[in-house]
Amino acid sequence: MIHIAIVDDKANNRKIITDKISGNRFFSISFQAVDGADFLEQMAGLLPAAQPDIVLMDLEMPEIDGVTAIATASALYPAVKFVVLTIFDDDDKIFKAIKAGACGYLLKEESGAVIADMLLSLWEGGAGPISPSIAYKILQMVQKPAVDITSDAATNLFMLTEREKEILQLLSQGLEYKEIGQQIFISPNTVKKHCINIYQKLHVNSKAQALRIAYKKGLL
Amino acid sequence: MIHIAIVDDKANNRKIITDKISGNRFFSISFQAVDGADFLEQMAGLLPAAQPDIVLMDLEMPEIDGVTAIATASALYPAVKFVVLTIFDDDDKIFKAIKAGACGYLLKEESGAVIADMLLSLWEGGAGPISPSIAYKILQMVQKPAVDITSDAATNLFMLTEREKEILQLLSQGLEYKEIGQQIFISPNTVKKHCINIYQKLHVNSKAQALRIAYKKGLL
DNA sequence: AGCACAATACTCCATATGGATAAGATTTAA
DNA sequence: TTAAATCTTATCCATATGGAGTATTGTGCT
Repeated sequence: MIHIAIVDDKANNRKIITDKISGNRFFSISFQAVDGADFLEQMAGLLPAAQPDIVLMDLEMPEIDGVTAIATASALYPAVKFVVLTIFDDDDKIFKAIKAGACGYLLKEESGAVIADMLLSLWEGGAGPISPSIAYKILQMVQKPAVDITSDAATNLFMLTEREKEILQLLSQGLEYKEIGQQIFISPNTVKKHCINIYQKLHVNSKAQALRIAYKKGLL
Repeated sequence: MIHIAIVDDKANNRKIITDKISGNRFFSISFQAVDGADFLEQMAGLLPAAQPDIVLMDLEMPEIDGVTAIATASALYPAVKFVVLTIFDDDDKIFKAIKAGACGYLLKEESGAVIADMLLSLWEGGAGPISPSIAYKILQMVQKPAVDITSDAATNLFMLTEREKEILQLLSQGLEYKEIGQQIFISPNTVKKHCINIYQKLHVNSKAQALRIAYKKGLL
């Protein structure tokens, strides 16, 4: 049994997706979320054994968009597969989602049978599920790698301020609050405040988790 | 003034090196160490401002060999340049040292003037100092990248046991002691004990520092 | 002038972490 | 069959960390 989570802000879309895949006896709906923030919170509350196998993620959502949610969650939950399931096939978003850690990119217009087949093959260790029209765009992107990956996926993805990135950099060197404070001439209290702000932006709650995301996503 | 640290287990070698470079007015000897463990301890006791600019490291040493020392220290002190200075030009050791973070590889047979020139150019932002006979070997290695980096530099470098590597893996996911204990069905006390053992083997004293080394050296 | 935001700094508090130390169980090597 | 590692569990203790507040300052934007 493959456990699926669905993240989409529109209730109608969630129902359509649910109907499409619940007809297949190999799938079961693990949980649903209305946006990236909701998804991350629900994941944080789950025991590892209760985590979904595959997450179907829309990109256009309030609060936290799908790309950011995938970037965060793919670092925190390496065993979980993330598949983008959206209406649009925007070049930029495809690229960002793949960089963020998505292993598939499906269009909602695909039939339930096609989606089910692709999810099954993904779970059986096959290739990531990609709609034909998406595959062609990815081919084009690889042929002319013009996009600046560092500024997109890394620098701007988490909206960290310069000071916060500086703190994160020092954190990664294994320094404590007081040591960081001495390095950049601020109070250790302030360092701590920056750290907590960083954690909130990254949707984590510890140094190790923040560093994991930073390393995985190339911030460091 | 460029501050140099010298790490060599034989007092005679240290004297020879000291004589070779102390004749140049641009260099000053920061400190000397008799093996990797001694070096790491002395570094840990230094304020950042007192750290050497360049470390000349022998490879054949008791306690902790040069490759391990470079691997650990290059992760902990990213600003410090490490140059291997040895008698032998063994392929395997060259590869391991470069992977570990050495930015240069000099043979002791080089004259003091040559060594001084190369260290100066390194400090001025130039290329890493490499003896001609070493350069040729590196060229050959790049042409046929056959060596297995994971087993050499990563798996065996730190002598971590299987259990300890497993713990480190879980640590990197941002889990706490109790969470790790639940995952692998041992007491959180035991997890903590493993962590402390890991720290001692890596010559660090915090989660963040251990993870930094693990990430940098490809253990994760 | 008013507003939002970043950076700074502080307090209180519960929990997590690292160090030191001890010790029994198991496995592996000599 | 000792001896050496490894894995396991535990306690005591000092310090570090993370969360939730509050508040001041400066900067840029409207």
